[in-house]
Amino acid sequence: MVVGNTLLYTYAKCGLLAMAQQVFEELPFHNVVSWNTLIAGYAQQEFYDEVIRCFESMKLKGVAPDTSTHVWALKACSSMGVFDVGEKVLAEAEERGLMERDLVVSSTFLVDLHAKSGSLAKAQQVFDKAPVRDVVMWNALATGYVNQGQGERALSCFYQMKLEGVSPNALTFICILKSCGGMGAASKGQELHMEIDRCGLLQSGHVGTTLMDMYVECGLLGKAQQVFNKLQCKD
RNA sequence: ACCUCGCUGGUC
Repeated sequence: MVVGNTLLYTYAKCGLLAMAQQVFEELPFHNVVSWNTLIAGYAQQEFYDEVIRCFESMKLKGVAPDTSTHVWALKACSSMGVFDVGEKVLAEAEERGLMERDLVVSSTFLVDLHAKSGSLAKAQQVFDKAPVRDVVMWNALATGYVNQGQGERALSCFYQMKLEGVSPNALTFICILKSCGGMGAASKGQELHMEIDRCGLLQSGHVGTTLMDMYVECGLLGKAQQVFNKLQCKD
């Protein structure tokens, strides 16, 4: 069983899904892990309809999905924009008591889901109910506000999270910089720039390009050029 | 025991 799952994992990880599928079919038994591995493989290649298909068929086979499975399935639903299916998957997760067991992960997921479907009030509601809020959850909420053009609210998230003692990470800066760009808030953007330097995050992820973009949108091309010169990898 | 899963920019 374990050997089979490991082989399955190896193929899925490399994106060799046809091989993974074949190994899967040859396994005498399928447990949650086998299914999750296959599903993760499909999800990473963005074959979301396959994810949903697997999710349904594992249940038919009598294997109970766990939190990972639900998160993958929910992600697939939100990426494809089938929120009605998502609601059902969610209801099942609740029935199984998974939401309570992995509260932070599932709440963040919900915040994100609601934010992406445009209901920020719902996102905010889930957020407010969560007993623990980590940086990822703050990011999910702030990103939601930015994408709806509510840059001011995103900024207040940023200040609020710091008040609560949560340190921003690279993703936080990307999100907040984007809101500054959208609002043309050059001075705020420069404050962020200093903070990024202080945290040594300029080279991390897409922080540098987002920072440049912010300066460009604010009309500060010289500043953008300076950032560009400091970037180690330019693409 | 094996899967560890939630937030990620620019490119018109």
